[in-house]
Amino acid sequence: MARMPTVDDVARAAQVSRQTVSNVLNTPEIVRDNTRERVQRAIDELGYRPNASARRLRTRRSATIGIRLDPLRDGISGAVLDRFVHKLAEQADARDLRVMIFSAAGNDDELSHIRRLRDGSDVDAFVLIGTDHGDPRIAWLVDHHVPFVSFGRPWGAPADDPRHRWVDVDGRAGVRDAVLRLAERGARRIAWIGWPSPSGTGDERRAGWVEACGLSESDQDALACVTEDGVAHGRACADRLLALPEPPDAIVCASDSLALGALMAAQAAGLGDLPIVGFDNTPVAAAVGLSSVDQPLDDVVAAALELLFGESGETVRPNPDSNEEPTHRLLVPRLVERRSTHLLLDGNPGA
Amino acid sequence: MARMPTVDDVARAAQVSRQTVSNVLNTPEIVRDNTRERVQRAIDELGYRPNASARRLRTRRSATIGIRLDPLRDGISGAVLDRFVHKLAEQADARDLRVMIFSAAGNDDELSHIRRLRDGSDVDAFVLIGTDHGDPRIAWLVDHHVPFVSFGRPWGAPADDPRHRWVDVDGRAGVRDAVLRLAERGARRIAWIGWPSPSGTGDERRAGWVEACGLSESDQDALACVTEDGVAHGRACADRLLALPEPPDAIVCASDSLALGALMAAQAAGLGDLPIVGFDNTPVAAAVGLSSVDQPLDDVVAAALELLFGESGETVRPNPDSNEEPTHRLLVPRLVERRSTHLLLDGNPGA
DNA sequence: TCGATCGTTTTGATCGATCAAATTATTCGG
DNA sequence: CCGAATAATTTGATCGATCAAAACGATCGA
Repeated sequence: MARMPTVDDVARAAQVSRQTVSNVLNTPEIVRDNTRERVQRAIDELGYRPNASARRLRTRRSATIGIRLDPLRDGISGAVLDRFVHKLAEQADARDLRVMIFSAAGNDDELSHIRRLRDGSDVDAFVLIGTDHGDPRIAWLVDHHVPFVSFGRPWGAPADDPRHRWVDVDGRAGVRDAVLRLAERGARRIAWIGWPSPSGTGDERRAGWVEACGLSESDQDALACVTEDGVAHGRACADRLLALPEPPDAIVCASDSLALGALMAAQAAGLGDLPIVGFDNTPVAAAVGLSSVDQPLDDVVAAALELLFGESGETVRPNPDSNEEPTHRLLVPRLVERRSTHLLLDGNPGA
Repeated sequence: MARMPTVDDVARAAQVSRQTVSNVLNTPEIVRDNTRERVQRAIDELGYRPNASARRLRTRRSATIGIRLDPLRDGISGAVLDRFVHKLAEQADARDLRVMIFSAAGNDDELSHIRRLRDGSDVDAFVLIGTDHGDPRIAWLVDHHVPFVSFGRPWGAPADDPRHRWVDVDGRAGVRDAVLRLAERGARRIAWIGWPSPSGTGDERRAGWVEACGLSESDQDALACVTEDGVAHGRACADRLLALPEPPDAIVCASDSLALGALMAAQAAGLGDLPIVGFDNTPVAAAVGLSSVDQPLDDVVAAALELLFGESGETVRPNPDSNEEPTHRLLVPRLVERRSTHLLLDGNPGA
């Protein structure tokens, strides 16, 4: 295969110096029109493309974002992260950024990958997805001045540390709206199926239910079911709830996996019309007609990139250390209603 | 942030020359034990990491694989590709390879990305997923000597062109086995829900059904239903099949999406025990207890990497042009049986 | 003891771009 | 029409590694 043309080749062809070619590429506004056109023509004719490695070596920027792909767990809820990665690839592309993925077994492993990718100047900045209580990664990244943004709040730590840029979705508001909507449609005993505490995301979503369900404390205790994520677990919980002396007339779940399980339990119990709401609006929810709280992933990704790179651009903004510019963003989800909540209207009051 | 140490820093600390440090890293066997240990100690103490960009510039290798993430379609079947990408990240990691993702709107767009990434020496080799009939990408890649491997056969082109390395799963065998299994359990009229022709993958899977279903041509026509992929489409097809004067006593589908739709149709028709088999063994299938043909993605990824990089190593093997070494691999899927095919045993013969 | 041979280490050049500073061309007020 | 200020372009150095070839040192047979 023929050698790729370099700046020098272009320079020779256009009768200018290397630097002028470089300028046409990077700061075209300082090159005279006449010259710029001539150079551009040479570039096109030769099919020149800048060598990314050389540029990176010199500029110490890679215009590349790193993101970890977890070993998939459930596969249904995990789909959110996949969707996130897709969106990230799309929007990064639009900004002329590259996205590099890596997999890691645990947090320590992830950090060692991050270190390797960064020290090798392979990657400029990282996106973390899914933050935990007292997530050790965040402290490490902040301490080591690694530019990053997380999709997920710093649970258990002050949320306004400017050195930690984050984007998140207000799950509490999302669940609250869902509950209110169900109430509006006639539901009185709305149950909750969620994850064990402490779970940042899970506790927050549950809080939305507590806030809006209008149940007494003892009823809350009776109608809240805590379990690991997963369809089977959701089903078991729902079975238990439906067997209560005063069963719920609607169920809100912390995830679509749980909700799908609940849906199956309801159908098995002959309660095919029990309104159920999930969370994440995964493709499965759409497929089976399950209402679900939808996270605005497009906006999440856009916000994440903006926090890292600014309005438009491919250069990472330095790690902020003061609150001059906002360093986090909380977005509002929205309920997507499908058959599972419309049933109340179809002449089949669930209670 | 302090400057990262370079080979020179290490060399100075270990009282050797840069090249010796480089040798310790790349060809340790030619360095004397004594020296190697001393250098290694210096590397550890300084926390030295080779700069990937510099290395790439010099060696003209990036040790990076590129892969396109489609804008997601269905989301259920698309999950296979996501799983593939995960596995790829994991196994690439084990070989010290990096994976870069990009998104593209269409085939042309994908090619222009590939060109950019390759000409910039960002990426050494590409993985294509999902090949179509007369896929234009393949001809282009072969013509331009871009190293690549595809997950998917060259439908409509000779499959043994050594310049096209590919891995695929024998969908025909997978479906055949599923059909035989259903027959073994007593099913006589096994229906097929699949995609419109020509579709490489789809036609192949259907061929498996034709081969094993043991139906007359006219019965085949009656019991085969063709539709786009998607849960709703699957459901519509199944509704039609179940309304036949002689309805099927089992259904095999070209995808889990279709199968999920079929499952819903069966349940709605009070045929909760109708055996249904999907394809791809997605998380959803597992969640709802749907039997499905599972593609051995671990093996697929391993084979893809092996075709590109050899037994072990991070250097792309040159584009082969003769058949000295095998350049493709066809793997066998396996049926994962769940409730939906066991029902025949549970005392509810479907026929 | 000398030169040939082998294994080990070092030196100089290079990959392809950008940075910083120097140089040349142009504009403009007086 | 001149010199200062500004715009446009060029030159030399550099990023951090590896390649290719040269230099070095030890071993060994003649």
